[in-house]
Amino acid sequence: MFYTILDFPLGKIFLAKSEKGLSLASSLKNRNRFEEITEFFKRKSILLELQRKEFHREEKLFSQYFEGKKEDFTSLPLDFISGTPYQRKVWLETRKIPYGKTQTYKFIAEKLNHRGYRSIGQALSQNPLLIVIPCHRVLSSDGSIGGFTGGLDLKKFLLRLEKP
DNA sequence: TACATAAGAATAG
DNA sequence: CTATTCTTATGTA
Repeated sequence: MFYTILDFPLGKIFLAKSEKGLSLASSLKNRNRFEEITEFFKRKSILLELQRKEFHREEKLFSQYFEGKKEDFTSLPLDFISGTPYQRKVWLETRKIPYGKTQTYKFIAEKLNHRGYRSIGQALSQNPLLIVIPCHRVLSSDGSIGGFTGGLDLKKFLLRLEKP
């Protein structure tokens, strides 16, 4: 498993990928976040190796995205290393939301034939792929911003970035 | 409109 | 089983 760290307007972002695809994209909001991530891989007996040149494609995508360009991450290969089947379904469904559009937790819940609105939030809170899985495009049904584990300022920033 | 509460699905411990 | 979660619907003022 390779990893690298990218700079972006609100801080740094941790990327990890295997041979199959991208596994983790997480904001390094605080110092302990890096420790948490390395500890997570350690518990899974996955070795991490700093290897920047493996991330040419991702680096380009992210930098262009943060320049305000309409980037499509749906073609990027992924490799889930965590999450239950239900959570992965939620993530894949969230991933279908196009650039600049928003959906509601309710919509996704009904899409999966469930009434468990909160379980959608619970699943998204476990989202390992920031931006690639656009959890920031999911709002509350009344249009309010909802919550965001990675910090509400980050969610607002991403939404403003996509709204021309 | 603004809170308080209940209901609800799934997960971690 | 209990607590928790990036929710929603209903009741009350």
